[in-house]
Amino acid sequence: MVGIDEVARAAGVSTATVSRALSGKHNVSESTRERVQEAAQRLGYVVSSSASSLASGRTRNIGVVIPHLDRWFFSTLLSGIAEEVTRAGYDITLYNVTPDREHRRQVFDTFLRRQRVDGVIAVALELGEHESRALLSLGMPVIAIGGPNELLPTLSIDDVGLGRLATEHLLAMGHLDIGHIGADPEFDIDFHIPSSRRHGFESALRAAGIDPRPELFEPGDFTIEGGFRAAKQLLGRPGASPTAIFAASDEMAIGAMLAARDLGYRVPTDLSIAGIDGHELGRFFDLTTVDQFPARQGARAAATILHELEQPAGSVPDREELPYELVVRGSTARIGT
Amino acid sequence: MVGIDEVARAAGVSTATVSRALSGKHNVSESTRERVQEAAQRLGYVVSSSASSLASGRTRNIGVVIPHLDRWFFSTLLSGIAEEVTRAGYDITLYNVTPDREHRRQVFDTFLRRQRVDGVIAVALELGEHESRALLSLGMPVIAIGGPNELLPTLSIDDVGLGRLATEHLLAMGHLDIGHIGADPEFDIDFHIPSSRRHGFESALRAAGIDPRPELFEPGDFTIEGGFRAAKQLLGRPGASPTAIFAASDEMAIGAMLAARDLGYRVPTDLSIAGIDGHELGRFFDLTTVDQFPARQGARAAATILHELEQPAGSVPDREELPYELVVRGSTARIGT
DNA sequence: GACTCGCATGCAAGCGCTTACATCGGTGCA
DNA sequence: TGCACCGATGTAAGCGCTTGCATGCGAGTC
Repeated sequence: MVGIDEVARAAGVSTATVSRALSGKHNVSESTRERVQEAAQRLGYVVSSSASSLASGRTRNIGVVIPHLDRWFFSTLLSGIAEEVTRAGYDITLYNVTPDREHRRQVFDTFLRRQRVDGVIAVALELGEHESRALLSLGMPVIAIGGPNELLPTLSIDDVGLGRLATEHLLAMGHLDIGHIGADPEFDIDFHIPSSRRHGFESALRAAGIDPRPELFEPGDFTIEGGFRAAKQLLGRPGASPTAIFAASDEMAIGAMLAARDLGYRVPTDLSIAGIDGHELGRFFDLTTVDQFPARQGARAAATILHELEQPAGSVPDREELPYELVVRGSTARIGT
Repeated sequence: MVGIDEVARAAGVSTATVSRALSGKHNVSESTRERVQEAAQRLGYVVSSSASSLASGRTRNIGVVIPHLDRWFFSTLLSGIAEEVTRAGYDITLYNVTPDREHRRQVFDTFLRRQRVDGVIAVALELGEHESRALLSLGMPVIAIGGPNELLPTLSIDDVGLGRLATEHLLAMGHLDIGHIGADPEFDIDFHIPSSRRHGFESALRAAGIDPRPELFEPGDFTIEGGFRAAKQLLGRPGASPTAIFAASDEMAIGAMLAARDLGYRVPTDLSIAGIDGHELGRFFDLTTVDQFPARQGARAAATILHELEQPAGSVPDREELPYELVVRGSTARIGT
């Protein structure tokens, strides 16, 4: 493995100059820089990240703490982070926290403290106070996606607003009997996301002068299968007979569409269905949804961290709200159409 | 940030002993080890990875080169890698290669050479000779998932066998007119996976004395939507009339199921459908498939690399075949049932 | 022409660990 | 009792860079 002094010798300068030339410092003459770059290129020299990190204290590496890699929302978000981070020439190291308490503690108390990263993005994790403080005490830029978190800078989305918007859309289409598929109580996704969405749903109903009916609620587990089961339950329940269903995620909404079809409902003629997420399958199923742009959430978090790293002056804004958008497709229609 | 000498002082030993005690070397007395661990714990000491790496030459970090993060197969595989790697106390750094040639070159020629990782797993990438050699020249354990690759140790699956197995299942159910949804020519997944599966399909047919009929083939893009479109095409084509369809991926198979339903076919009564992958949605759609266990593929690759790192004696086996398994569910049935 | 200033460059001291080698007791054995 | 040996520990030399400070040199100033 060729080292910096070999390059220095080849270029006829000192290692200090090589270092400066290669890392784009401004106090190197153009001709020297070219000579050094040429030599480095020719010798196939690449700076050793550990040596560089040790000496400079910077790793050019971002840590991403994430609870799932194989679920659409998370992998899409991660993809957004990766693109942004890579563009800036940083690497990503992944901290996949599992439900295992002990392992999770290790991640926060040990792994993240090994000084392997310059900043941390915590994705959709309910962080305990100990964990939040652990992140804070890292002494580096940190951002959480999907708060709220009192202690950390947070990029969060207004889940109440999300639920309200979807519901208002259905109300605007004339629906009065709207079913809701929300969270299984035991469902462990954090942040009360499901209950916030449900609040949005109920507040929209109330604002329209409608009292939420308990028999029009059914919990699901945020998968297609869960939505399918919940919809069957909801639609089969005597006295429920909704004309529309709002599911707290697109996957559940798709499950609901399939269930409705199964039961002989035509969507949207007999039953309108709306979801939340902007799932890639939504287009195919022609699903009305509230898109929350997960890839952009990731990109935005990454950009914020990177900006903070390059310009330590401007600190991470404490609380930022993420945009969302109603996407009306063919799964919802005016009642009686 | 507390350093090793602080711990040494607190425990009343030298830094060398702290280092040995904390990294589990065997030549430290039990009592000393305990004292050191206690001191480290109390002071919140965590070894700096850059200093440790620089001194020891080991990073406890595995690089994963992967073309997509947001597709089911890849994220599932990554998840398998992550679990295994994390268990061993290693970190993962992600190299998300994009179609951009220049960026891709950078990954192989620069990023991977920064000595940030101890080993590399290259996932489902068609590696050019230059790239393979670049990996080889890293001087560390490397493994490719999804070969074949002449130059690198490879974990690969017999795609021909996969296609053959699915087809033989349909043949065993009495089907003679079997449609196939394979690759869009422009589809860029590497390795000729689709054409291998098609070969398997055709060779199974021939072995059964059936000549493949070109009108029973239709390309798709490996998404649900693509499978949907392809199936509509296939089923609507005059003179085709298959009694079964074998799709080269589960997502396409699911699309085909939905298309079939749309067209009034009952699955499996009128039309049997089989896929490949073991996609999580397969269970819900009751899809017969050939499971290729992507999470296990990842875990296996990770285990191989880790083993190689811990026991440099046994080198990575050059070529390993991955297991697969027919999973018969309700989307296929005997013809005429 | 002497002096200041600024820029390009070199020198060398670390960054915070790991580990080869030296040291030091203690044990077992003759 | 003396010697060889072994395990536990300390000493100190790096690992391969970055960067503060010193140096030298040419240009600008009066």
